[in-house]
This record gives sequence, structure tokens and C-alpha cells, in this order.
Amino acid sequence: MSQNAQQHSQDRKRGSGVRLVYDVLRDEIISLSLPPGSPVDENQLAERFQMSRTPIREALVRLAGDGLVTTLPNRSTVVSNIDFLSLPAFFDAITLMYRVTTRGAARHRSDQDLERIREHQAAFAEAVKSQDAMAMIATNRDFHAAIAEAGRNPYYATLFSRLLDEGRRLLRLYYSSYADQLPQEFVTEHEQMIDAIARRDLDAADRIAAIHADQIVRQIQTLISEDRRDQIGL
Amino acid sequence: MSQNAQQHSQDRKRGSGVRLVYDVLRDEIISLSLPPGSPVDENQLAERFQMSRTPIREALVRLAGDGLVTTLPNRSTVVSNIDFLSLPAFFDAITLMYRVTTRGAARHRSDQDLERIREHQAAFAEAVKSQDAMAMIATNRDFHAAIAEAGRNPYYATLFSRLLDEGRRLLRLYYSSYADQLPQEFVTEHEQMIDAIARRDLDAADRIAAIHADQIVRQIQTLISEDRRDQIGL
DNA sequence: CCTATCCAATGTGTCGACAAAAAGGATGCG
DNA sequence: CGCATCCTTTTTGTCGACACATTGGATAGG
Repeated sequence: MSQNAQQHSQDRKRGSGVRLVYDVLRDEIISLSLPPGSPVDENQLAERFQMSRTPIREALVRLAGDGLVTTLPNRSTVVSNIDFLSLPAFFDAITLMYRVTTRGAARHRSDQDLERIREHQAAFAEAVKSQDAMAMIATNRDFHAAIAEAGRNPYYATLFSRLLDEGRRLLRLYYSSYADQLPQEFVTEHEQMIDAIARRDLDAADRIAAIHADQIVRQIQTLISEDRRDQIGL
Repeated sequence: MSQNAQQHSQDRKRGSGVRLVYDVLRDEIISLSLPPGSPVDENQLAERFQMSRTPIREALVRLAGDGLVTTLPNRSTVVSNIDFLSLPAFFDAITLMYRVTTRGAARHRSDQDLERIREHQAAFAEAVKSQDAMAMIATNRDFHAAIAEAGRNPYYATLFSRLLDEGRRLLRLYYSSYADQLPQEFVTEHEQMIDAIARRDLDAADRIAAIHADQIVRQIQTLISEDRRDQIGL
């Protein structure tokens, strides 16, 4: 699906091909436009993007490094599955990253960081206001990624981004139908977070981040168990 | 340096080339056999490993994903530098990972995990006994990686491995000269760690891991500041 | 003598093609 | 009629070659 055409032929710059393919595929995977398990065919992509298989392969190698696709040797590459067995590990890790990045932001933020964070929060509030679930998920991710940036710890920021992306896949899996979730509560929690970061109050930032993480984890768990019940009911 | 010859020509299996190059280069980078900043030439590697540039490039892309090499567009690829400015972030992250992986191991370990951990600890003790600094560093890494495995959280295990590898590079930078460091203290701390994990005592595991991390961080800091003094003295 | 421009040389990014490996279907046997 | 085997087809892994970008040196100008 989504056989969006690329620019016609040979007008792209020298190193841009890989980046383009990587970005597009990454987005399609995260947005579930490419559902987990779908095969990723190199020839098909080569034709779609009007380029040789070489840059395609490089993009796939990088996506595999991010864990977004899984390469079966001598066999096809597929979009990585969402592993429900390791959900507890996921919840554990993302909760910890919420905490340390927010705490780090409270400690290391510059004024410019704060401004950027506020911009993302505005975008998030806007998405909530207009009931756009997909936009909520995306802007929420950007908001927390900006906080992680302000925390000045690339190790945390990298892991957190990865976790947030996986969370995006998870949420999309459930939010596509009933799009009025993600309560106003999240907006106010975000505001409290910003306050704590602005005041450089490490403990408050940590505390509200933990609460926020719990909130999100519980929501995902609720969605999943509800879904399970439905499936059993069939 | 180290122009180790590979097996002659075309007797390697189909998907093994990339893995081989990746593993060899990774080891040479971590062991500082390839010092930070050294250029990584694709043609040169292609000749050295007796294969085309394609699998070489794929290995380099993966190494770049691990942060071990840095690719300058249209220019050479170089072994990533050790960034001393982000050392505080490194210390922060590795301390946290020491704690959560050890705590996780105390919670989720199987008996088999415990056995594996003890084996690695034996190897570490052996290295300490024989005053082999390089072996200490390597076996210490394996010991903690095994604990991380037992913690059953792939996110933590991945980040921790990466941090331990960077730590290996850091330590090698200083240990090459005076090789009698890494006191017996570390061995006993490891033993305490194993005890806590065996008893499934989460808090004790956390506590001893934090102490252990502090120990290591302080040691690295000492080495660096000593080294700085020497350099200024020249 | 110093500086700016041009040119050659080196090395990366991309391409099309070939070969090995696996998947799926056809065929023969029990 | 079911099952194993062979073959065909599809797709990946690897190769050698070419085109562009950058670098460093040579040359001309100030």
C-alpha cells in the first residue's frame, strides 16, 4: 500500500538516497503504514524509489540496527513484530527514561531548551484540543524527545527515542479506532513537568515524570487487556 | 598495523563476510588497536579481507550505528573519538545501568544465569590474579554483560553493552602502562553482587552495584586527572 | 613571496549483473 | 491419494565498474 511516487529520476544529491529511504521507511513502520511482519522487498523498493538496490540495502541495515526491521539471512527482511512478551521490560525501561530525562532536563536545561519544549507542548495541546489521536502520539513523542535533548545525555536520549517510537507503534495499534482518548490530564501533567524543569527542581521533575509514566503505562495496559477481551469474545 | 591475513579466497559461507569484518573491526576499535581518529579505508579493507567493498561497507554502516565509527559524507570514515566532554553523561548512564541491570538480575535470574555469571567471575578473578590488565577489562565487561542478560531487559542490556565497550576503550587508554591496578576490591564486590543476585535481594543488589559503579567511575576519573597532570608537565 | 585558481588523484556513492540460497510448484514414487 | 524429490523461480549476497566529490598539489597572478 501507499505507492507514493518519488521524484522522477536523477535529480537527487549524492548522499541523499539512503537518508530518504531510511526516513520514509522509518516513518511508515512507526506509523504502522507498514504493519509488523510485512515483508520488505529490496527490488520492490528499488523500483519504488527509482534507485539501485545498494542504497536501499544500506537503509535496511540501518533500520535493522534500530530494531525496526528484522533480517532473516538469505531470506526476506520483515518489519519487526511488536513483542508482547517483553512489554514488562519495555514499561520498565520507558518509565526509567521518563524519569532520568526529565530530571536531567531540570538540571541541565538552557533557556532555549525550555522554549523549544514549550513549543512542542503547545503543539501537543493543540492536537488534544482537536481530538487528533495520531497527532497527539506524534507530538507527545516530540515533546519528550525535546526534554531528553535538554537533559544533555545522548545515551538516555537515544534509548528514549527508540522507546518512544516503539510506544508509538503500540499506541497506534489501539488508537486507530477510538480516537478521543489521551485525556486532558496529560496536558496538565506536561505543564507541571515544564514548571519543574523551569524551576530546576530535580525531585519534582522526577516525581511528576514517574507519575506521568505510570499513567501512560496503565493506559496502554488497559487498552491491551480490553483488546484481549474483545478478541476472546469473537 | 596488524595486517592479519584472512582465509585465502572464496571458501567462506555466503553471509559470513559482513559478520567477520564487523567483529574484527569492532574488536580492533574497542581494543584501541585502531586508535580513535584513524581513517578506515574501504579499498584497503577490501584488499585485506579479500572481498568486495560491498560487505565492507555494510559492516561499516553497522559500526556507525553502534557509534564506533563516524562517517563523513563523501569523505573518509574514521574511528570515533572518545569524547571527554560527555564523560559526565557517560558516568551517569553507566552508573544507572550498573544498578538497574544488577537489580533486574536479582529479580529475574534463573539458576542457569547464575551459573554463567559465576563462570565469568571466575575468569575475571583469574585475570586479576595474573595481573593481566587487558584480560581484566574484557572479563569484567563479560561479567556485567552476563548480569544484564539475566536481568531480562534487552533495552538495558543493549545500552549497557555499548557503555561497557566505550568504557573498555577509555580504560585501555590509561591501563596500557601501569597494569597492576583494578584492586582485589573489585573481586570481592563482584562476589557480593553475585550473593545478592543469588539471594534475590533487589535492594542489596542495587546498593552494591551503585557502590561498584562509583568505584569504577572514581578510578577512571583519577586516571584521567593523573594523565592530565603528566601532559601538562611536558 | 604569498595567495587564489585549476587540475589530477584518491576514495566514496551508486549502478547493473551474476551467483548462491531458499521458497514454491511440478513430478514421480509408494 | 499422500509424500518425498527435483526443478524452477524469486530474492538475497557479492562483485567489478563507473561517476561524482573532495583533497592536495601545481600553476598563474598579485
